[in-house]
Amino acid sequence: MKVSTMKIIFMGTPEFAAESLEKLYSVGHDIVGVFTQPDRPRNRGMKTTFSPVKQIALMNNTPIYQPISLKDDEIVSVVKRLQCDLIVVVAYGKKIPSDILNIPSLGCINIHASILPNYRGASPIQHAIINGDTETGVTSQYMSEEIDAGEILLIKKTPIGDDETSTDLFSRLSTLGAELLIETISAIEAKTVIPTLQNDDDVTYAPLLTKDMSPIDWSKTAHEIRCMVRGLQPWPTATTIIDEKTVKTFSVDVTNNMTSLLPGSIVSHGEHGIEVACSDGSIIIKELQAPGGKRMSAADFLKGNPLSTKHLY
RNA sequence: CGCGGGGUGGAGCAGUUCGGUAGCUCGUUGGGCUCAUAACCCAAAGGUCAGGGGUUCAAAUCCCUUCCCCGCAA
Repeated sequence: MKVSTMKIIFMGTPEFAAESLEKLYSVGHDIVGVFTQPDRPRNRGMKTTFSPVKQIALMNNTPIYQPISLKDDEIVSVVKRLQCDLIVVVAYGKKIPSDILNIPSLGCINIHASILPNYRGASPIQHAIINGDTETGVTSQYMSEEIDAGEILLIKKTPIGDDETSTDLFSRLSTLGAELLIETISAIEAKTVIPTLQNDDDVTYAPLLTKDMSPIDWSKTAHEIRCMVRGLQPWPTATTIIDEKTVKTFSVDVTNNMTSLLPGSIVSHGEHGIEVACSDGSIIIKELQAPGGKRMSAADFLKGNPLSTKHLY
Protein backbone atom coordinates (compact mmCIF):
# COMPACT_ATOMS: atom_id res chain seq x y z
CA MET A 1 0.00 0.00 0.00
CA LYS A 2 1.38 3.37 -0.97
CA VAL A 3 1.12 6.10 1.60
CA SER A 4 3.04 9.25 2.05
CA THR A 5 4.59 9.46 5.46
CA MET A 6 2.90 11.43 8.10
CA LYS A 7 4.21 12.64 11.41
CA ILE A 8 2.34 10.72 14.02
CA ILE A 9 2.22 10.50 17.80
CA PHE A 10 1.07 7.07 18.95
CA MET A 11 -0.61 6.46 22.29
CA GLY A 12 -1.30 2.91 23.44
CA THR A 13 -0.33 0.29 25.96
CA PRO A 14 -1.33 -3.40 25.63
CA GLU A 15 -0.75 -6.07 23.03
CA PHE A 16 -3.81 -4.96 21.09
CA ALA A 17 -2.20 -1.55 20.50
CA ALA A 18 1.28 -2.88 19.83
CA GLU A 19 0.14 -4.51 16.61
CA SER A 20 -1.16 -1.19 15.29
CA LEU A 21 2.09 0.54 16.15
CA GLU A 22 4.11 -2.13 14.38
CA LYS A 23 1.98 -1.70 11.31
CA LEU A 24 2.52 2.06 11.32
CA TYR A 25 6.27 1.53 11.35
CA SER A 26 6.17 -1.08 8.62
CA VAL A 27 4.14 1.14 6.34
CA GLY A 28 6.69 3.86 6.80
CA HIS A 29 5.00 6.54 8.83
CA ASP A 30 7.18 8.85 10.87
CA ILE A 31 6.43 8.09 14.49
CA VAL A 32 7.69 11.16 16.33
CA GLY A 33 6.69 10.02 19.80
CA VAL A 34 5.07 7.13 21.66
CA PHE A 35 3.01 7.56 24.80
CA THR A 36 2.34 4.54 27.00
CA GLN A 37 1.43 3.89 30.61
CA PRO A 38 4.24 4.17 33.18
CA ASP A 39 6.17 1.00 33.99
CA ARG A 40 4.75 -0.55 37.09
CA PRO A 41 5.63 -3.65 39.04
CA ARG A 42 3.38 -6.38 37.73
CA ASN A 43 2.98 -10.09 37.80
CA ARG A 44 4.37 -12.58 40.23
CA GLY A 45 7.38 -11.24 42.04
CA MET A 46 6.33 -7.67 41.31
CA LYS A 47 8.88 -7.36 38.55
CA THR A 48 8.60 -4.25 36.44
CA THR A 49 7.85 -4.99 32.85
CA PHE A 50 7.58 -2.75 29.83
CA SER A 51 4.26 -2.49 28.06
CA PRO A 52 4.05 -4.23 24.67
CA VAL A 53 3.81 -0.82 23.03
CA LYS A 54 6.95 0.38 24.79
CA GLN A 55 8.84 -2.67 23.63
CA ILE A 56 7.95 -1.97 20.01
CA ALA A 57 8.88 1.69 20.39
CA LEU A 58 12.22 0.77 21.93
CA MET A 59 13.06 -1.46 19.00
CA ASN A 60 12.43 1.45 16.68
CA ASN A 61 14.30 4.01 18.75
CA THR A 62 11.31 6.28 19.09
CA PRO A 63 11.18 8.75 21.98
CA ILE A 64 8.92 7.29 24.68
CA TYR A 65 6.79 9.28 27.08
CA GLN A 66 5.15 7.72 30.13
CA PRO A 67 3.40 10.53 31.96
CA ILE A 68 1.31 9.71 34.97
CA SER A 69 -1.28 12.18 33.73
CA LEU A 70 -1.89 13.97 30.46
CA LYS A 71 -3.60 16.81 32.28
CA ASP A 72 -0.35 18.60 32.70
CA ASP A 73 0.78 21.80 30.98
CA GLU A 74 4.23 20.42 30.54
CA ILE A 75 2.90 17.36 28.73
CA VAL A 76 0.77 19.54 26.51
CA SER A 77 3.79 21.55 25.49
CA VAL A 78 5.77 18.35 24.85
CA VAL A 79 3.05 17.19 22.48
CA LYS A 80 3.06 20.56 20.73
CA ARG A 81 6.83 20.53 20.35
CA LEU A 82 6.69 17.18 18.55
CA GLN A 83 4.77 18.89 15.76
CA CYS A 84 2.74 15.94 14.64
CA ASP A 85 0.10 15.88 11.92
CA LEU A 86 -1.97 13.23 13.65
CA ILE A 87 -2.37 11.51 16.99
CA VAL A 88 -3.33 7.85 16.98
CA VAL A 89 -4.75 6.38 20.17
CA VAL A 90 -5.27 2.63 20.59
CA ALA A 91 -6.09 1.28 24.05
CA TYR A 92 -3.98 3.84 25.84
CA GLY A 93 -5.66 3.37 29.18
CA LYS A 94 -6.46 6.96 30.04
CA LYS A 95 -8.72 9.70 28.78
CA ILE A 96 -7.10 12.22 26.51
CA PRO A 97 -7.93 15.81 27.52
CA SER A 98 -9.19 18.19 24.86
CA ASP A 99 -6.07 20.34 25.26
CA ILE A 100 -4.23 17.55 23.55
CA LEU A 101 -6.99 16.40 21.19
CA ASN A 102 -6.93 19.86 19.61
CA ILE A 103 -3.22 19.97 18.86
CA PRO A 104 -2.65 17.94 15.68
CA SER A 105 -3.71 19.55 12.41
CA LEU A 106 -5.36 16.39 11.13
CA GLY A 107 -6.89 15.53 14.48
CA CYS A 108 -6.89 12.58 16.78
CA ILE A 109 -8.09 9.16 15.73
CA ASN A 110 -8.82 6.02 17.68
CA ILE A 111 -9.31 2.36 16.88
CA HIS A 112 -12.08 0.69 18.88
CA ALA A 113 -12.73 -3.05 18.89
CA SER A 114 -16.43 -3.04 18.11
CA ILE A 115 -18.86 -1.77 15.54
CA LEU A 116 -19.66 1.61 17.07
CA PRO A 117 -21.94 2.82 18.49
CA ASN A 118 -22.21 -0.67 19.97
CA TYR A 119 -20.08 -1.56 22.95
CA ARG A 120 -18.49 1.73 23.84
CA GLY A 121 -16.06 1.26 26.70
CA ALA A 122 -13.48 -1.05 28.16
CA SER A 123 -14.38 -4.56 27.08
CA PRO A 124 -16.11 -4.55 23.69
CA ILE A 125 -14.59 -7.82 22.54
CA GLN A 126 -15.65 -9.83 25.55
CA HIS A 127 -19.17 -8.40 25.59
CA ALA A 128 -19.76 -9.24 21.96
CA ILE A 129 -19.06 -12.89 22.76
CA ILE A 130 -20.89 -12.91 26.09
CA ASN A 131 -23.99 -11.60 24.35
CA GLY A 132 -23.78 -14.29 21.71
CA ASP A 133 -23.26 -11.90 18.80
CA THR A 134 -22.37 -13.45 15.48
CA GLU A 135 -20.61 -10.43 14.11
CA THR A 136 -18.27 -7.78 15.42
CA GLY A 137 -15.58 -5.56 14.02
CA VAL A 138 -13.31 -2.59 14.48
CA THR A 139 -14.16 1.07 14.08
CA SER A 140 -11.96 4.07 13.49
CA GLN A 141 -13.23 7.36 14.84
CA TYR A 142 -12.22 10.92 15.44
CA MET A 143 -11.88 11.26 19.16
CA SER A 144 -14.38 13.26 21.15
CA GLU A 145 -14.46 14.35 24.75
CA GLU A 146 -16.91 11.62 25.59
CA ILE A 147 -15.28 8.23 25.39
CA ASP A 148 -15.83 6.28 22.15
CA ALA A 149 -18.47 8.77 21.04
CA GLY A 150 -16.60 10.40 18.18
CA GLU A 151 -17.47 10.66 14.52
CA ILE A 152 -17.07 7.35 12.75
CA LEU A 153 -14.56 7.12 9.92
CA LEU A 154 -14.33 3.52 8.77
CA ILE A 155 -15.60 0.14 9.95
CA LYS A 156 -14.36 -3.37 9.25
CA LYS A 157 -16.65 -6.24 10.18
CA THR A 158 -15.89 -9.87 10.87
CA PRO A 159 -17.99 -12.88 11.85
CA ILE A 160 -17.49 -14.33 15.31
CA GLY A 161 -16.65 -18.04 15.15
CA ASP A 162 -18.91 -20.39 17.05
CA ASP A 163 -15.94 -21.67 19.05
CA GLU A 164 -14.08 -18.43 19.37
CA THR A 165 -12.97 -17.13 22.76
CA SER A 166 -12.18 -13.55 23.65
CA THR A 167 -8.51 -14.47 23.53
CA ASP A 168 -8.93 -15.60 19.93
CA LEU A 169 -10.94 -12.55 18.97
CA PHE A 170 -8.45 -10.20 20.61
CA SER A 171 -5.77 -11.57 18.41
CA ARG A 172 -7.83 -11.32 15.21
CA LEU A 173 -9.19 -7.86 15.93
CA SER A 174 -5.80 -6.42 16.78
CA THR A 175 -4.69 -7.39 13.30
CA LEU A 176 -7.88 -6.13 11.72
CA GLY A 177 -7.58 -2.93 13.73
CA ALA A 178 -4.05 -2.35 12.53
CA GLU A 179 -5.19 -2.73 8.93
CA LEU A 180 -8.10 -0.41 9.51
CA LEU A 181 -5.77 2.15 11.02
CA ILE A 182 -3.57 2.26 7.94
CA GLU A 183 -6.59 2.51 5.65
CA THR A 184 -8.08 5.25 7.76
CA ILE A 185 -4.94 7.33 7.66
CA SER A 186 -4.78 6.97 3.89
CA ALA A 187 -8.40 7.94 3.60
CA ILE A 188 -7.93 11.00 5.76
CA GLU A 189 -4.98 12.03 3.70
CA ALA A 190 -6.85 11.50 0.45
CA LYS A 191 -9.95 13.12 1.92
CA THR A 192 -12.06 10.23 0.76
CA VAL A 193 -13.80 9.62 4.04
CA ILE A 194 -16.79 11.45 5.43
CA PRO A 195 -16.97 11.39 9.23
CA THR A 196 -20.36 10.19 10.40
CA LEU A 197 -22.01 11.06 13.68
CA GLN A 198 -22.96 8.10 15.85
CA ASN A 199 -26.64 7.34 16.19
CA ASP A 200 -27.46 7.98 19.82
CA ASP A 201 -30.37 5.56 19.79
CA ASP A 202 -28.07 2.61 19.07
CA VAL A 203 -25.50 3.26 21.74
CA THR A 204 -24.62 0.35 24.04
CA TYR A 205 -21.87 0.07 26.58
CA ALA A 206 -19.31 -2.58 27.49
CA PRO A 207 -18.28 -1.85 31.06
CA LEU A 208 -15.13 -3.19 32.64
CA LEU A 209 -15.36 -6.89 33.50
CA THR A 210 -15.09 -7.88 37.14
CA LYS A 211 -14.52 -11.05 39.09
CA ASP A 212 -18.13 -11.06 40.23
CA MET A 213 -19.02 -12.19 36.73
CA SER A 214 -16.94 -15.36 37.06
CA PRO A 215 -19.21 -17.83 38.88
CA ILE A 216 -21.32 -19.74 36.40
CA ASP A 217 -25.04 -19.37 36.99
CA TRP A 218 -26.33 -22.83 36.16
CA SER A 219 -29.90 -21.58 36.00
CA LYS A 220 -29.07 -19.91 32.72
CA THR A 221 -29.45 -21.64 29.39
CA ALA A 222 -26.75 -23.83 27.94
CA HIS A 223 -26.11 -21.30 25.20
CA GLU A 224 -25.81 -18.41 27.64
CA ILE A 225 -23.37 -20.32 29.81
CA ARG A 226 -21.25 -21.27 26.84
CA CYS A 227 -21.06 -17.64 25.74
CA MET A 228 -19.94 -16.59 29.22
CA VAL A 229 -17.25 -19.24 29.28
CA ARG A 230 -15.94 -18.14 25.89
CA GLY A 231 -16.21 -14.44 26.60
CA LEU A 232 -14.65 -14.30 30.05
CA GLN A 233 -11.24 -15.46 28.83
CA PRO A 234 -8.44 -14.84 29.48
CA TRP A 235 -9.76 -12.90 32.45
CA PRO A 236 -11.65 -13.13 34.76
CA THR A 237 -12.64 -16.60 33.44
CA ALA A 238 -15.85 -18.47 34.21
CA THR A 239 -15.67 -20.53 37.38
CA THR A 240 -17.68 -23.15 39.22
CA ILE A 241 -17.17 -24.95 42.50
CA ILE A 242 -16.38 -28.67 42.37
CA ASP A 243 -15.90 -30.41 45.73
CA GLU A 244 -15.22 -27.08 47.43
CA LYS A 245 -12.56 -26.20 44.91
CA THR A 246 -13.10 -23.19 42.69
CA VAL A 247 -12.14 -24.30 39.22
CA LYS A 248 -11.84 -22.18 36.14
CA THR A 249 -13.64 -23.51 33.13
CA PHE A 250 -12.18 -22.93 29.71
CA SER A 251 -14.17 -25.04 27.34
CA VAL A 252 -17.72 -26.34 27.44
CA ASP A 253 -20.03 -28.01 24.94
CA VAL A 254 -23.79 -27.71 24.70
CA THR A 255 -25.53 -31.10 24.58
CA ASN A 256 -28.88 -32.10 23.14
CA ASN A 257 -29.75 -33.95 26.31
CA MET A 258 -32.78 -32.96 28.30
CA THR A 259 -32.69 -33.53 32.01
CA SER A 260 -35.08 -33.08 34.88
CA LEU A 261 -32.23 -32.58 37.34
CA LEU A 262 -31.87 -29.25 39.08
CA PRO A 263 -29.52 -26.77 37.42
CA GLY A 264 -25.99 -27.39 38.65
CA SER A 265 -26.50 -31.11 39.13
CA ILE A 266 -23.91 -33.43 37.67
CA VAL A 267 -25.65 -35.53 35.03
CA SER A 268 -22.70 -37.71 34.11
CA HIS A 269 -18.93 -37.66 34.15
CA GLY A 270 -16.14 -39.58 32.55
CA GLU A 271 -13.96 -39.62 29.49
CA HIS A 272 -16.19 -37.05 27.75
CA GLY A 273 -15.97 -34.54 30.59
CA ILE A 274 -18.36 -33.44 33.30
CA GLU A 275 -21.97 -33.03 32.20
CA VAL A 276 -23.91 -30.49 34.23
CA ALA A 277 -27.60 -29.65 34.16
CA CYS A 278 -28.66 -26.12 33.34
CA SER A 279 -32.05 -24.53 32.73
CA ASP A 280 -32.72 -25.95 29.28
CA GLY A 281 -30.66 -29.13 29.14
CA SER A 282 -27.04 -29.71 29.95
CA ILE A 283 -23.51 -28.75 29.05
CA ILE A 284 -20.28 -30.68 29.22
CA ILE A 285 -17.22 -29.15 30.87
CA LYS A 286 -14.31 -30.24 28.74
CA GLU A 287 -11.37 -28.20 29.94
CA LEU A 288 -10.72 -26.70 33.37
CA GLN A 289 -8.09 -25.58 35.85
CA ALA A 290 -8.02 -26.44 39.55
CA PRO A 291 -6.42 -24.19 42.18
CA GLY A 292 -2.64 -24.30 42.00
CA GLY A 293 -2.76 -26.46 38.92
CA LYS A 294 -2.50 -26.14 35.22
CA ARG A 295 -5.20 -26.12 32.66
CA MET A 296 -6.22 -29.68 31.74
CA SER A 297 -8.98 -31.75 30.22
CA ALA A 298 -11.87 -32.62 32.49
CA ALA A 299 -11.07 -36.30 31.91
CA ASP A 300 -7.56 -35.84 33.30
CA PHE A 301 -8.92 -33.87 36.22
CA LEU A 302 -11.25 -36.73 37.13
CA LYS A 303 -8.39 -39.26 37.25
CA GLY A 304 -6.87 -37.57 40.26
CA ASN A 305 -9.98 -35.89 41.65
CA PRO A 306 -12.87 -38.36 41.80
CA LEU A 307 -16.08 -36.45 42.32
CA SER A 308 -17.66 -36.70 45.73
CA THR A 309 -20.34 -34.11 45.12
CA LYS A 310 -23.37 -34.34 42.89
CA HIS A 311 -23.82 -30.65 42.45
CA LEU A 312 -21.83 -27.65 41.30
CA TYR A 313 -22.18 -24.03 42.33
C1' C B 1 12.64 -8.80 48.61
C1' G B 2 4.13 -8.20 47.56
C1' C B 3 0.84 -12.81 49.20
C1' G B 4 -0.19 -17.98 48.60
C1' G B 5 -0.42 -23.03 46.09
C1' G B 6 2.47 -26.76 43.51
C1' G B 7 6.79 -30.24 41.25
C1' U B 8 5.89 -38.17 43.27
C1' G B 9 6.37 -44.19 36.69
C1' G B 10 3.60 -41.72 30.22
C1' A B 11 -1.30 -38.53 32.30
C1' G B 12 -4.08 -36.85 36.71
C1' C B 13 -3.39 -37.38 42.01
C1' A B 14 -2.61 -39.55 47.42
C1' G B 15 1.30 -40.18 50.84
C1' U B 16 4.80 -35.15 54.00
C1' U B 17 1.36 -33.31 60.14
C1' C B 18 4.10 -37.79 63.62
C1' G B 19 11.03 -40.15 59.17
C1' G B 20 10.79 -46.99 58.59
C1' U B 21 8.50 -52.03 52.05
C1' A B 22 6.53 -46.39 46.35
C1' G B 23 0.39 -46.18 46.52
C1' C B 24 -4.54 -44.79 43.70
C1' U B 25 -7.44 -43.80 39.05
C1' C B 26 -6.01 -44.19 34.08
C1' G B 27 -2.63 -45.20 30.06
C1' U B 28 1.04 -48.75 27.93
C1' U B 29 2.57 -54.08 26.98
C1' G B 30 1.32 -59.39 27.15
C1' G B 31 -2.39 -63.04 28.03
C1' G B 32 -7.64 -64.50 28.84
C1' C B 33 -12.95 -64.02 27.84
C1' U B 34 -16.44 -62.80 23.72
C1' C B 35 -20.09 -63.50 17.44
C1' A B 36 -17.70 -58.90 18.50
C1' U B 37 -15.94 -54.77 21.38
C1' A B 38 -9.04 -52.51 25.54
C1' A B 39 -16.54 -53.68 27.99
C1' C B 40 -14.70 -57.34 31.48
C1' C B 41 -10.82 -60.76 33.94
C1' C B 42 -5.46 -61.98 34.84
C1' A B 43 -0.44 -60.49 34.60
C1' A B 44 3.78 -57.37 33.56
C1' A B 45 6.81 -53.31 32.50
C1' G B 46 7.68 -48.43 33.85
C1' G B 47 10.17 -44.08 39.58
C1' U B 48 17.43 -39.98 40.20
C1' C B 49 9.82 -38.75 44.75
C1' A B 50 12.39 -31.26 40.42
C1' G B 51 18.20 -30.28 41.37
C1' G B 52 22.12 -29.61 45.22
C1' G B 53 23.74 -29.74 50.34
C1' G B 54 22.75 -31.12 55.55
C1' U B 55 20.68 -34.08 59.98
C1' U B 56 19.91 -39.46 60.83
C1' C B 57 21.05 -46.37 61.63
C1' A B 58 17.26 -44.78 58.06
C1' A B 59 14.56 -39.00 54.29
C1' A B 60 9.26 -38.30 49.20
C1' U B 61 8.68 -36.93 54.58
C1' C B 62 12.91 -32.85 58.91
C1' C B 63 16.65 -28.33 58.01
C1' C B 64 19.25 -25.00 54.29
C1' U B 65 19.48 -23.76 49.15
C1' U B 66 18.71 -23.42 43.60
C1' C B 67 15.51 -24.04 39.48
C1' C B 68 10.70 -24.48 37.20
C1' C B 69 5.04 -24.26 37.11
C1' C B 70 0.24 -22.01 38.90
C1' G B 71 -3.17 -18.52 41.31
C1' C B 72 -4.04 -13.80 43.78
C1' A B 73 -2.81 -8.87 43.95
C1' A B 74 -1.30 -4.76 40.74
